[in-house]
Amino acid sequence: MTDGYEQLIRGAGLRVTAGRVAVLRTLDTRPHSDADAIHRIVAGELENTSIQSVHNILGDLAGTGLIRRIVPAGSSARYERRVDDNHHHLVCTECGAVSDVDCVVGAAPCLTPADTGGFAVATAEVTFWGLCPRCQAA
Amino acid sequence: MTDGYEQLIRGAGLRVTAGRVAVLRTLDTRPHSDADAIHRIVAGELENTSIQSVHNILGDLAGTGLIRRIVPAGSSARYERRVDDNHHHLVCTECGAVSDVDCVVGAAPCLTPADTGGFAVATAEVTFWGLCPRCQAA
DNA sequence: GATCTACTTTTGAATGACTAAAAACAAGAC
DNA sequence: GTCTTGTTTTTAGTCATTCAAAAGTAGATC
Repeated sequence: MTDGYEQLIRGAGLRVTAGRVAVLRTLDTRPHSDADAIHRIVAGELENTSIQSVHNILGDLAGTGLIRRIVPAGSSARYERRVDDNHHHLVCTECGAVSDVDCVVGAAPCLTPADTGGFAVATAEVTFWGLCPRCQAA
Repeated sequence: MTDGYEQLIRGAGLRVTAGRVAVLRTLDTRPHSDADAIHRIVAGELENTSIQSVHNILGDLAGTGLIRRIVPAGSSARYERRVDDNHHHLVCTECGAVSDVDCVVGAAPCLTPADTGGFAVATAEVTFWGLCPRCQAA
């Protein structure tokens, strides 16, 4: 069974390795995980996988656009498989939990600032800060 | 001459110190500076100021809302004095330069996601990524 | 199916931004 | 001027991430 991951990786011009497949699979079940969390999960099935390798793999996958890297202020880098669908993030100011939000006003209003100050704008990123349900209860 | 900084700091419930005034003044002339850049400038007028003190001061000022801390993915924390005016940022993917943009569509359309997923949203942050004029030329 | 080479992972070490803790110091209330 | 408590200094230490060299392996080629 190829899982589809093989073709995905190969399509990105990368070699298919057990580590890369495991990282992609992990991100499907646990989106917004950081390198350390991914490493713990991957290490469960692939004994000798080092945290450095995970960083390496995440860098490669992000470099080819297979995954997206998000870095909420105050926490370490998170990764996710949802790419190119213009969704944004809710981040808990208390515990750092991350949740997806689909783009607010239809297409992408936020994607075109009035005055770009000469910048050639490529992408826009929206982060909402607040308290997650669990932290509100506490 | 009080510069106005004194009242500002005191009003935030903090003691007025040379370091804090110097940091605020620096951020007025060089918005979006990181701790290291601020330290270099402040150290010019206050010999014995350590980088740790600058981090400390920045933490205190940000904690009381006198300055804002922004952390573009891939670079270290930047600080600015503009606060509470709902403006956003343009960040150069090449050199990391940061520039201000006023909120796009009137008030704050981006501030209210359609589905908050149970989060109690407090603020929204928009970051535009692209090439700054200088890097476009290169 | 065996071989070879460039790409990957491993291993081990280093970096850089930031935080922590204790001691020295100073703002500002009295 | 004195005293108290908030700040800064000094010195360490942490953490996520990056770097470099050696070992290993995917997969193209024979």
